Amino acid sequence: MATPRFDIIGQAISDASRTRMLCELMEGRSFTNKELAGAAGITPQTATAHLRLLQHAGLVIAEKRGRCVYHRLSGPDVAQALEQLAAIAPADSLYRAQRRKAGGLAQVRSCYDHLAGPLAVAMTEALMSRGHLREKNGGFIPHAGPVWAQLGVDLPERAGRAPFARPCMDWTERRLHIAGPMGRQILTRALDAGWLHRPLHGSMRGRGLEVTPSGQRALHDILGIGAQLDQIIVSPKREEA
Amino acid sequence: MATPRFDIIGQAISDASRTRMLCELMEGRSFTNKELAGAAGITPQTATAHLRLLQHAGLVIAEKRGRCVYHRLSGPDVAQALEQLAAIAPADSLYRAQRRKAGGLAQVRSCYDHLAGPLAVAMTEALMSRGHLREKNGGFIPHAGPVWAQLGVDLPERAGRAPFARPCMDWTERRLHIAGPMGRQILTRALDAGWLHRPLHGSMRGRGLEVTPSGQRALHDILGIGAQLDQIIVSPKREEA
DNA sequence: TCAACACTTCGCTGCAGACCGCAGTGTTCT
DNA sequence: AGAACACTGCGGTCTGCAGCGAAGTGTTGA
Repeated sequence: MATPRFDIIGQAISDASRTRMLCELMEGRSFTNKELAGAAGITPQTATAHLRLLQHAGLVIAEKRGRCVYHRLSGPDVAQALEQLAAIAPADSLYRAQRRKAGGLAQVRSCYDHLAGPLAVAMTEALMSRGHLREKNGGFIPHAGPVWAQLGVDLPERAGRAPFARPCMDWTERRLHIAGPMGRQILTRALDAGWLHRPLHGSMRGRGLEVTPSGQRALHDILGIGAQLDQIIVSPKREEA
Repeated sequence: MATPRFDIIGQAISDASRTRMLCELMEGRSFTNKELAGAAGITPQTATAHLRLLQHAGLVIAEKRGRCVYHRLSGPDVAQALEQLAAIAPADSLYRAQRRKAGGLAQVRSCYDHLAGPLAVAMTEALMSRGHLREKNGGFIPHAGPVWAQLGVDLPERAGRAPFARPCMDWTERRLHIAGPMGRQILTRALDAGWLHRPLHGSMRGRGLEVTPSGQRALHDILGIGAQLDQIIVSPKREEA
């Protein structure tokens, strides 16, 4: 008694099916019961039970709209805690490399409300190497300049209590990328400007993002990312049954 | 497949007994099998199984010394991730208030390698209100001054990549306190100077810390913490069966 | 009004694992 | 050498729960 109840949340994320659901939800969008059931490879009635559990643990929120029920993560703090957790290497860190090779996780993807994966890391490091961004005491500090407007970022006049550009550890790269309001603004711009889009057509569900030709140009012009992109965009056509 | 294995770590922390063990270990010290079994209210052979599981998940490390086996958290990142997790309010946030009332968790305690609980929060906020410390972009930035030497803190000449004073969310207070190297140095000073000590004599196991009279003087002289201390030190004599 | 659909509830089976008693191994101290 | 001690391994019981099929409720559209 009288201890923090890790176990409630732990129990909620202790199941592989629920983990798969949470991974879908980490994108930040809402999903229906059926979609999540499909993603986890289980029947809707089993998914219902899982989702009720996740809801009771405070990790997800359900919203009824017509005959559909949309589920989403209950907040950014949940996504952040899960990222943090995923960054801990479980005994054999082989699994990380395997996953990347398998291509099961998109190279370019969104993480709750910001961009993640190798592209996000490359962008962050380009910004730092070009002097637009500096890391200090565990926070990112931007230097005013025209890049930010190009990236759709509206710099605040003075730093508030809430971090504007929060460093976020990517658990495949184990390197930092930008989260927080700045991360959200960059993702918004990238989608609005057509630099990235969600491929809803191809493989079953549209996990991950694609860089469009105009996106490649923009990234090259603004951040000088060219060679890295080639490595990132090698589309993993290999689909294991 | 091909998803981050939350479930491995989740499964590791999904049990109430393991949660209790982890809470002990969050102090940052090493504990034997028997001690942890006692803390969790289970027999040593059951504890063995639990600890092997935690070890396999990469959360704890075992070290054999003589006929004893000492277990400890495998690193600060584990402690940080667990804190992050505990800060998520699980549905009914009543449980947090209850726990504080019950006094099951010490008001003054260490969290892995730094000070936590109401005292740590009060110290942090005193430092900020007195202008010694500033929060910016999710990091703490210290202003040079004599306070730091008094607190045993050796300020680095220039900020490195690793944050010197990392903000850490206290999950009982839901307010920030100081972790990272600075937090470690402050705790070290507090113990070395006899401001705090671990009461090994009293209730079964010495969870938590006690503020000594000299510690009260020091906190008053250096940070002006007086009234807050009275609220913090109301020793919870109530021991429920 | 009826069919199609999304989701939930219920009842059931099967498996994982938490827990302990008992016995065994290795270490320390007398 | 022998006793005390810390821990581990094994077998057993019992609870919890993931999973599905079948049936039920509420919503949408023809």
